[in-house]
Amino acid sequence: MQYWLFKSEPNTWSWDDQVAKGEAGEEWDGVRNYQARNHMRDMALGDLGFFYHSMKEKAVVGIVEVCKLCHPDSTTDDPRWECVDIKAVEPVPNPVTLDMCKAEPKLKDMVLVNNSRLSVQPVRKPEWDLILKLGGRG
DNA sequence: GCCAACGTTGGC
DNA sequence: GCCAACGTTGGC
Repeated sequence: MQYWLFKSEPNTWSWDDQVAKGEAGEEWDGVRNYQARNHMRDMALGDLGFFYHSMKEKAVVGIVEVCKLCHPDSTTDDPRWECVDIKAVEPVPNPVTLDMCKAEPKLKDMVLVNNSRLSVQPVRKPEWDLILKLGGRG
């Protein structure tokens, strides 16, 4: 079991949009970055991830689960780009903001804190647990 | 809205 | 294969 973080600009695809898809889930399409794609290739069914809103909100707002393994991205004919499908699991009661992560010494090595541009990131277990706790799910 | 950081592209 | 130019992302 591995943990991940999916970043989205809420005007493009928000947590509410994700929740609206329900159990069926939705492709995490549109990724055009090799690092992010490689992370998706590493994902297994049942892996969990944080759903992060970038830009205005800058906070972890929900928890998602990988429900379909990496497959070609249906939004392009370019065979280089692939993506997984994810479904919403549950919201994070108290969204964990980027500021909170930066203020927490234990999270100083988080990818989110150090490489804000990577849209799909791995999250270490201790980081996962701590953010769950900060978010009111610990 | 600005701009720094980063990744990708394309010319050489 | 290098590197300058460009486009995009996302924090501020």
